[in-house]
Amino acid sequence: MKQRSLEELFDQCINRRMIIKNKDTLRHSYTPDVLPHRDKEIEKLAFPLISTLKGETPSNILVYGKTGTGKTAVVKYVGKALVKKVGGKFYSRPSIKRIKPDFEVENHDNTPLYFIYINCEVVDTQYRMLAKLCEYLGESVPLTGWPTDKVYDIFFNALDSSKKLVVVILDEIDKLLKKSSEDILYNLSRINTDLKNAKLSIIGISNDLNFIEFLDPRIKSSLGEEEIIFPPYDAVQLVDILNQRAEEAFYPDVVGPGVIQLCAAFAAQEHGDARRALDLLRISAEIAERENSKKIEERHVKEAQIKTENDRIVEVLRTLPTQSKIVLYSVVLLEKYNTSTIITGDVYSVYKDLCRLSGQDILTQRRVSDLISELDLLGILNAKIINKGRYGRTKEIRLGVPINQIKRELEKDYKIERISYYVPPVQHKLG
DNA sequence: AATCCACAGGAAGCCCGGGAAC
DNA sequence: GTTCCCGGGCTTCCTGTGGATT
Repeated sequence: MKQRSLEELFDQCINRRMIIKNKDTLRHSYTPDVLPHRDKEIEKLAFPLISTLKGETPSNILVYGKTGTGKTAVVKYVGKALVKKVGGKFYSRPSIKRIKPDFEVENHDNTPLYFIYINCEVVDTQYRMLAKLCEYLGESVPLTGWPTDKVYDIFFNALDSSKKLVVVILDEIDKLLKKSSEDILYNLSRINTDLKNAKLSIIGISNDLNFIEFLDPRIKSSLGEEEIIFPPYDAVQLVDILNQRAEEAFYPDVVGPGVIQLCAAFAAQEHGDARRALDLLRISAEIAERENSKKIEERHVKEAQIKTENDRIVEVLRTLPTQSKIVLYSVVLLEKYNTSTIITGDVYSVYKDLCRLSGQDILTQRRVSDLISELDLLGILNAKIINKGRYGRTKEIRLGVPINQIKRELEKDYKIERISYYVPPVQHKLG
């Protein structure tokens, strides 16, 4: 019995018409050989770097743009291209054991070029940053313990030991500012004045357009010598990008009509996020493959769109703090048992009851009001400020997601499940 | 015109946990 | 280890709001 069904399964797998040839090319970590609609940005980025190689003092570059506009891809692309051209090393994947470059090219008689890619979300303090840079330059520094200035000295000496140009790419540089002081940026940005042989250039990548406003003016001027802004892709440009990736990722003739356009349209609605578009295409393909379809069709894309949106909601609901869950559950119960519109005061009184029943602390109305605003921001609630004249000013609250989905997810939490019998008292409608 | 409801939402400060610095 | 500092969650106190009501 078992044997046979397994055999059938194998047969199915082998005979199944495959759609995806190479899934990696649909992942956002993948850097393609061609970056459509980014010629201008590539040029702007490459120009200052090339002039540095000719001996001019390097200028630092700041790159802005929303998620999925190709910032990281373009920077890496230019870096790799330059290293290939003039020789040097390109580091982007720090392995724990031993750091080795993604690739290196023997340099000719030029100044050797080092690209070091660091994601500031992971490397988020001055010490870690310096330690990481030391590692890349071949010096070993313990993860903790040494004074920061000693690590800085080691880094400085390793850097200045020979003639070279080091380009440090700081991705998500805005995270650095939030988590630690901006000292590291200050030190790095003025290091060139002390260097005898080597030169250092910083490329900062930021999602936050206001990032620079919060900087110390001295850092601001040196870091933002060149600024490149990446505009979001429009739907037409997204189509080009998807077409190019689809060609590498899929077998021929498996993409149905309108599929690419639909993926692009969905993603364009969300500020032209190419990453989102690629995710949609990949998930559509997976859905199509799973149901043994020969082609990816528009309905697969629609299904993928719903699926990703649902996954997001489920994840958000699951990870909500208990207090927010109780607030949200209060709204759910009011929606279920109450016919009139729901306002903050109603929610708060139900919330207090639920807290008492479940033994949770009761927060102030002020705080609950903030929690409601947060839920609004997440799109789970819709809260609109309304004026009811004599009867005050408040928020009119509605659910932003089907009630049953919220109820089901919340009740998976036993703290909510055990108070789910509660029925809010009937409201006396005024007017 | 003045009043007043039922909150919104800003400001300041407390408490606490965790990580950096010493 | 201890101390220091920071940020997040939270409270307290407060001022502001716009139209129905007086």
